Amino acid sequence: MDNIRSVKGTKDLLPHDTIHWREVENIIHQFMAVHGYGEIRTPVFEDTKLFHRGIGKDTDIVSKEMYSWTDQGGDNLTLRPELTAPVVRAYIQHQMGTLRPLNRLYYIDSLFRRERPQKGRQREFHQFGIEAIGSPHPEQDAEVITMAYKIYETFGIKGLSVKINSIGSAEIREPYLATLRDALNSVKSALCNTCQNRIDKNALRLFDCKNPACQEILDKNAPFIFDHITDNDRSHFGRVTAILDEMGIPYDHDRKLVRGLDYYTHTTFEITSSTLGAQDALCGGGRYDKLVEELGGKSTPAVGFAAGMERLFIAFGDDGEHEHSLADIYFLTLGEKATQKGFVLAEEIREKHGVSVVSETLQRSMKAQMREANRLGVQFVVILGDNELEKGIAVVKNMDSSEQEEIPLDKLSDHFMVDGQE
RNA sequence: GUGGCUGUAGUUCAGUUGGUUAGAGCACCUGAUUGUGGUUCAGGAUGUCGUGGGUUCAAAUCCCAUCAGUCACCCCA
Repeated sequence: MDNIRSVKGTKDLLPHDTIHWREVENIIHQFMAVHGYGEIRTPVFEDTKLFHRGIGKDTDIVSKEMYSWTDQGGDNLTLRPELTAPVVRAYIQHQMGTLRPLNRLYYIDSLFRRERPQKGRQREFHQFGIEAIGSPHPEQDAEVITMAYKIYETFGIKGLSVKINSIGSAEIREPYLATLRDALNSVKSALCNTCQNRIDKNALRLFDCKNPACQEILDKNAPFIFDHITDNDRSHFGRVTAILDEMGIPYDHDRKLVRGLDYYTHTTFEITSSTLGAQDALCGGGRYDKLVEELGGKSTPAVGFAAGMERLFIAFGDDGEHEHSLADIYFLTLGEKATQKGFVLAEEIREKHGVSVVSETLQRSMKAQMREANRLGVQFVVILGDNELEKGIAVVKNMDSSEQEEIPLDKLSDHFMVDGQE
C-alpha cells in the first residue's frame, strides 16, 4: 500500500517554513501600503475562457500547461496560471474604473502550471505582484519598475539586474512581424526547429531562443522591434528611463527582451538575479494597454509585474534555518490535579498578557518536560506538581539564569506582567 | 513532453571485486540526577535497502522495467 504524498511539483509549508514566509509577506504588505496599493484576492479558479482571451491561445501556458476541467454542471474551469487576467476580470466586473481613474492593486497568491518541476519552478507556486490600472503615462511604468527593484533591494538580494525594453504599441506589431519574417525567410533553414515554428506562430519569441546558432543568425539578420516603434513610443520609453535614472535605478536596455504573454505592449521588463541558476527571473512585467478592452472592459491602459515567491526564497540563499522560539512560557505540570489547575492558570496568563503559554498534554516526566521546554526555547518554565499545589504556589524558573522562585498561585499571572515589562 | 543524475533508519550519508546478523553522525527515547533543561557519560528503539521482475548457491551491490526525487531543455515567476 503506497503512502499518499503531495502531488508532484507541490510543497507543504511546515511551521518551520511558514514563520519565514510570514515575515516576507508582512514586509510585502507593508511595502505595498506605503506605496498606496490595495490588496486584491481573486478565486483560485476561473472560467477557462478568461485565460484563452487574456493570455493568448498560442502561448505555452494556455496550450499545454493549464489545469482545466469540466465540472459536474458542465462549466469549463481552470486553476489560474497567472494573475493579471483574473485581476483585470475583477476590475471590469466591479467597475473599479468608475470609482477612480487609477486603481493600484497588489496580490500575494498561488498559481498553477503543469510543467516539469525543477529548481525555482513548481506546479503550484506563489507570486506577489502589482497591477496599476488606468494610467497610460510613463510615470506609471517607472513607478512599477522602481517598486519592483526597490522591494528586492529592501530584501537585500544581491546580483540584481534590470532589463527593460519597449515593444511599442499594438498597432506596429503586425507590420513589424511581417518585416521580421521577410528578413528571416532566406536564412530560415539554418534556425532550430522551434524557431522555424515560431516564425509563423509567434515570431516575437524568436528572440528568446537560447540556441547560440540562432542568436547569431538573429543578430545578423533580424531587425529589433524597438527600431520599428513609433516616435511617440520611443519618447514614452525615453521618459521611463529618464525617471529610472533620476531614481538611481540601474538598468540595461535589452532590445531582445520580448515577453511570453500576448498582452504586453510598450514597456517590458525583467529583474534577474545571478544567485538563482537556470531559472534566473525573479520578476517580470510590463505594460498591457489592450488587455482590459480585450476582456470586455472599456479601453484602459495598465502596467504591472509578477514576482515569484519561491525564487525570492532561493535568492535569499536561506532555507529558513532560523531558531525561532515557539512559545514564551512552558507550563510544566506533574499529576492529574496539577495539570488540570495548570490549564486554568495557563489560560489566565495568556488572556492577561497575550504571551504564548504551552501546557503539557503528554503526561511526561519532569525531565522530559524540561527538555521540551528547552527545545521550544521558552524563557520561563512554570512548575506545578502536587507539592506546589498543596502549598498553593508554583515554581517559576528562568531558563537563562536557571534561577527559580516560588510564586503564590493567585499572584502567578501578575508575576509575568512585571517580567514582561523588563 | 525530452535528457542526465540519485533512491539504504526521522534526517545526512557509509556499505570494499556480489558473501551470510545492513552501519555511523545528528535527531529521538530511557537512565546516571526516585521532581529540574541546555554540557557530559551509559544504554535503547527505528529499515518491506523506492517498487516489481530477472541473473546467481548467494543481491543493498549486477541486469531490465517502473515509480519518486533532483538538475537541465522547452517555457516561465
